[in-house]
Amino acid sequence: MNQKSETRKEEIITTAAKLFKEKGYSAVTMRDLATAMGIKAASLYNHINSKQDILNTIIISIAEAFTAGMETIIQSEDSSIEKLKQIVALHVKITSNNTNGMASLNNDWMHLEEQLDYYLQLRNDYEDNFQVIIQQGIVANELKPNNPEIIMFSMLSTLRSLYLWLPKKEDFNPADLAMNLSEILIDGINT
Amino acid sequence: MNQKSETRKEEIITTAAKLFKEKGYSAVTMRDLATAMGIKAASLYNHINSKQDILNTIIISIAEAFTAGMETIIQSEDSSIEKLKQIVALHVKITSNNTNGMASLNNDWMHLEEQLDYYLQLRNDYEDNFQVIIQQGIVANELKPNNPEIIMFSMLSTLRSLYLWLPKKEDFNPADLAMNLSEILIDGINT
DNA sequence: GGAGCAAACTAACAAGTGTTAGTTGGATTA
DNA sequence: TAATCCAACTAACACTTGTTAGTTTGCTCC
Repeated sequence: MNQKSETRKEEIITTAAKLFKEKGYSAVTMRDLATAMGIKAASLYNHINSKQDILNTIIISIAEAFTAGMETIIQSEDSSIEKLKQIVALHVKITSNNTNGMASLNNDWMHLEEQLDYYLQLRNDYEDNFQVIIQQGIVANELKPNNPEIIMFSMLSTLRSLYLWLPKKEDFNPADLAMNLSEILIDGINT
Repeated sequence: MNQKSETRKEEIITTAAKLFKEKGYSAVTMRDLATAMGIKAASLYNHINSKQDILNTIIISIAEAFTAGMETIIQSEDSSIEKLKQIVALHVKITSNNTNGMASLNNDWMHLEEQLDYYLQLRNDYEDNFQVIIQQGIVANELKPNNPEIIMFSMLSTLRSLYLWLPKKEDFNPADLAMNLSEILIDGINT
């Protein structure tokens, strides 16, 4: 539990996230992870409790970051469009901080066990809040009266896929990308 | 190779696709698949060659459908915006025909082995064609001069996520959904 | 120099993996 | 009726899985 051990544990989790992104949680073995760390599989257990625990840690910490970010956005007095831009920025920020972890959150959440219900609750709350913002935007005549679910689906799909693109586009800084994306998602692409 | 055997083989592949969607390729065992079919694992091998082969069949057939669809779109004389709408419709159509297979294509393509290179080639060609259409739209002043890669990323992310949403939205018919989506993706959401 | 400890190791485990071989029963065909 | 065949079965295989137990190594601090 001291400083050194925490650091080593974090190294393992970071490495695991990278492998999970490449092949998915189920296809990565503890021996794969150990090899990537330069040690033997059994040695991993000096630092972590189980494979399952690694996944929990990766996913739940990110999910809670999204929840906290959404909380802040919802409580602001900004317009709906402004809030949507803040959501875009939130996704860009969290994703650029932890690209590999985002892959696990997107693709391996169903392999959570004890924490699955908690995760689903966070996700549902997030999507509910997202949709309320869109509905308020429609009521306030900031947004076209399109189906709110389809709007959210479209935006969220793009934002959730960011983890695939950010690593390839290191020439974009997060702020620029967030602005660009907001423009495309909100204003559309046609002239 | 007769009619009955083909049908049974297709049943297995369909069932496999469903399981692969729920837990991912690596987490589904041949015993899981057999149980879902109501038979024993060994019996599966009367119909299929290997687990790997099932994945190949699922993914490659869809990837080729996309390639064929894109070929048709590219050869048309329509405007760029019209072509983009056709791409949206193509995704909606293929996805609604095989929601489960789309999950494998999106999430388990990296577990292809002999066919991995072929798949990647199809995907790259598809994305190249997609981007050319966008660039032509910008040159022709149909589209705002946004970064073509970001535009494609945004559209493609949404379209690739359709497999997650279509099953929940059976009240939308494909044609309506394609129209709605085109509007949001092309015209944006603000007033 | 010896106690304490973090972090690696070897060896082993029970359970689960994809797959093969050979067999059986019931329908179809000659 | 006899021969063929499909599609299921049981049994077994070699290997891989996550994990535990117990041991060793080298560092830090009194």
